[in-house]
Amino acid sequence: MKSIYRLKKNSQYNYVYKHAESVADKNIVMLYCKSHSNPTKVGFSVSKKFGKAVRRNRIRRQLKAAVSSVITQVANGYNVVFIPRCREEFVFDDLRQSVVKLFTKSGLMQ
RNA sequence: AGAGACAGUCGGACGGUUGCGUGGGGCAACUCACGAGGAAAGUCCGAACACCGCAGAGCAGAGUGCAGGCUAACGGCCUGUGGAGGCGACUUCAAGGAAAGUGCAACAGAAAUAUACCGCAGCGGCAACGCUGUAAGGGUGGAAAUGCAGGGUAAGAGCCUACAUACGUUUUGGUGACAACGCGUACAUGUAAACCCCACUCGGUGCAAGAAAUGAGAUAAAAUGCUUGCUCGGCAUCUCGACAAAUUCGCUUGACGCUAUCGGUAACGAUAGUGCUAGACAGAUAACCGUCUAAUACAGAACUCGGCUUACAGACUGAACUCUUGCA
RNA sequence: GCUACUAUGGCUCAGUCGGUAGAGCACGUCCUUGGUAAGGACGGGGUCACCGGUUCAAAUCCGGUUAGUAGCU
Repeated sequence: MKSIYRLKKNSQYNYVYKHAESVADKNIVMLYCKSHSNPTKVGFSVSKKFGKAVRRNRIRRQLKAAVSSVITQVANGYNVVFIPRCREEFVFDDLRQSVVKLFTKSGLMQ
């Protein structure tokens, strides 16, 4: 995923947390809000409940790969934050399906 | 054959599709190279480096504590000494001072740093008991005058002797810790990871340190500031300033790794050759498959090194290592 | 990344310069009342987060581990 799609500043995250609407299923919570950024920007947040750094990194990477496969089909002008829900293990296909599901549910899919 | 002890190594490899970070090439499309660990972890020590209008003195405070060596330095490492453990190979120890002083030692016990309860013996007394001597025996306790044997005695006692133990000391050996032999003494317990004494070390803060460029602005006060406390001394008087946001440097060639030779018991050092091996800033090193295989452990860099501590599936190596059993 | 601190009964806390762990609330039984509350009496409940060390003796002193909290950013 290229760096233009990424959410970078702490303040941007805070803005999303304050003003966002949320969609969720059993795997992921997705927060999104409108912004002026032209390609839609995406951020990830994995909490310390998931375990130590290796495990959190793996979950973040899987999520990142799932999102980057569909990022080109998403409408412009949004900031999005993904938060995975507490699980033992994630299967990549499940993650990908729920990402697609959440995008269509929130109406961001073109 | 079984059971151990010591010192180390590795801790996945290859291929496909789609991607990410840094650097190089290219106008661009694109392409080439490299891309987590032995602990990257804990942040427990030590440095390097940077800043604090030079860090000066004293007190306070903190740390270390057998000897010699190694190291940039260390609370680290090596080799020894002494104690403890093991049949042994070997392991392990915050291992200075209790005769400088102070504190503490509950309960039990007659008595806890000082003592006579029972007992033993002598004297007095009809007796009950009293006075005196005594630490061999009793019970208490973690700790009660050195343990045991013989002599000695009214009963006893290092009071005397042999052996042992502890301390001091002459000589000899060793750089030294210390050891051996001889001589003398028996000086009333433990605790310093209680205060303390002695010797040595320590200014503070940490890359979110800081530097540069751009620079909206604020301030003109006699006191304020100078980065753990207090006192003295010294210095400065123009500076402050990135705030929910932003750039470049610091940033990776280093007390570096590997190989060989030499010196050293070793830690380590010297010389020669050779290699360049992450450098991000919401933070790359991945996602999905296939083959091999025993391949599944613990675990993810954020300024950098040297250690320590903690976690760890499995695989393997070395030195004529040790013990037990069997056979020759 | 850096720096401090905490862990004691079901809950909130004392005890922290060593000597066998307490208070309040809660819980149980009894008294009191026509009954309940309040009040009174008695009682139960703790490997002092975990693992080692120093000491005769550790909640306390020293080292390590695990959770959690706060601050800088």
